[in-house]
Amino acid sequence: MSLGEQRRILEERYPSLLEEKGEREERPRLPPLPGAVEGRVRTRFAPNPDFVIHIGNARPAILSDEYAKMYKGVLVLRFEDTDPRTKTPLREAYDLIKEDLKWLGVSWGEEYIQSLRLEIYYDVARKLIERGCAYIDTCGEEGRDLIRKGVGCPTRNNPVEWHLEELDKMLSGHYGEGEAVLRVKTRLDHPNPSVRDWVGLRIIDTVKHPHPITGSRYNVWPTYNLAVSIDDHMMGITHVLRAKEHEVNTEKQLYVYKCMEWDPPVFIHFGRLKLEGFIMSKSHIRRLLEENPDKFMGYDDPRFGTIAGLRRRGILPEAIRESIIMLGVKPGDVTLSWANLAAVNRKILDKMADRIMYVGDWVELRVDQEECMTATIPRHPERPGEARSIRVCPGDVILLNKSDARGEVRLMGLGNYRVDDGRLVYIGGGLEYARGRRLPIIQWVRKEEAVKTRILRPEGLDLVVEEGYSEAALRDYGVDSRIQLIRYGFARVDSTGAVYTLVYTHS
RNA sequence: GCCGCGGUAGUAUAGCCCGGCCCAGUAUGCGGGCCUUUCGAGCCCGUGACCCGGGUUCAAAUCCCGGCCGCGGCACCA
Repeated sequence: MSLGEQRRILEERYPSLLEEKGEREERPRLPPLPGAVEGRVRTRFAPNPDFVIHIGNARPAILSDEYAKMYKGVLVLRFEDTDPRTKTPLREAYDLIKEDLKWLGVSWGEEYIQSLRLEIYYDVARKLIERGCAYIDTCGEEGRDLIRKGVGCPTRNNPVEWHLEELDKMLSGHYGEGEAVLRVKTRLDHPNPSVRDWVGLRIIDTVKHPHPITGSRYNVWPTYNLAVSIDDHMMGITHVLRAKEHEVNTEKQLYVYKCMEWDPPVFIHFGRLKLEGFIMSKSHIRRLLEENPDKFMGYDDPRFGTIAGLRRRGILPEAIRESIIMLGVKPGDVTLSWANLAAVNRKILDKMADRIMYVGDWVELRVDQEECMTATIPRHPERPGEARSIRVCPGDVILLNKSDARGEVRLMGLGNYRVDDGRLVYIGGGLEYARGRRLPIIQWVRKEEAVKTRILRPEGLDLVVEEGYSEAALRDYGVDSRIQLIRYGFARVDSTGAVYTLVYTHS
């Protein structure tokens, strides 16, 4: 018997059972975390501060945060800024990322910056050498070829003391970029050449490539895999949630755990997240910004899938969180469709966004009626008490959408009119008349008090600009307010002034 | 090319580990109705899917084999 059938029978015979269950709406939940113990879970979010984060990066942040909260554990925030050369960290990014995380409702209990922990990595490197698990390769460029061939630099077999001395030489600046590296020993016949004796420490000339936090103080930098395995252990991380591009890294990092006799955390890898219709890649966004400085508004342009861009678009943090939790943690790639994100967002927005009348492709009509009338319109259907009044007198000019300006219509809150040769002729009859005749109930703007309004609507890589007029009540809303333009859609106030600029969120 | 991971309605996801309760659930989209001073929200009804081919089994979305397609990795990046 299908669920539907069971339900139908229940409804027929035992309706009270269903009522008691109470179909109350719940936030989506995550599946249980393998091996998690309440109060003991420690997760981490480890961004590279070379740019702001996008919704794809936000996924591990939100999942890690959600799981930490679910099990009353701790989320650790760790900036992974150990490459001043090719992924040079951005000074501002550290704070921008923290802002985005706070906005998303992600809360962390501890915070670390890897570039401030280099001595720790040097210490463990020394221990790895002492335990025979790492060595210094001074073969330079040739060392890589040897590894690829499955042989390795001859120094691999030198005594431990030699390597310890060489490490000190590296640290004291004896070697230049590329002349010496510390490698972590693995099988030399590993099918993936990048795993074979992977590099743990390398030299980066910070005079040429200064680091935004430590300047030119250090010239030996750990690779991702060395720093991460050490930190995850020292920070007591129990569960690592990261994208599947890290699967091979997990394999590499396990060599450190094994050598140091540390218990590895539980690793969970999930597929990549794409947001339909948005540009996500950091490098792509950077390039667009450099090549078209006039076309885009910055990293927070509403056409970008950055957290800042989505925020500017009018997407709420709850909507992002909920959508990401709904997507879950499966290994395949996922595409978050805009329709879905918008639907979740709309549900939340609808309860809070005040209603404003806006007219886009307008036409001017003169009112033809006996006396002044006042429209009182609630700002929100669920809060009828909060209303604004608009007084319309004979001879006033009213703006309507061109497509609405024909036949008989009801101007919302005001009255019924007939559009007749450039005029709006009052025909009376009240709301009952309008309903009975199924007149369109439309929004309108009194020209006298109209607020010039510019709407920016992202459409793929384009930003469609539409100009129109809003009712005076728009002036009550400041930057960042979310409103609903009646019969048009939701929007976020982007700037105020003589002209109001709104970013169109979705219908 | 080599390693690894996936393929459920238009879209996204549940179920797959431990085969039957799945003629496949949910959300969104789409169509219709009710309600409502919005073409919004809410409520109700409808629509529509297990990549293909074999095999195992009384029974397969679930297990096995092959194919096709997609994604990830193959750095002194993270």
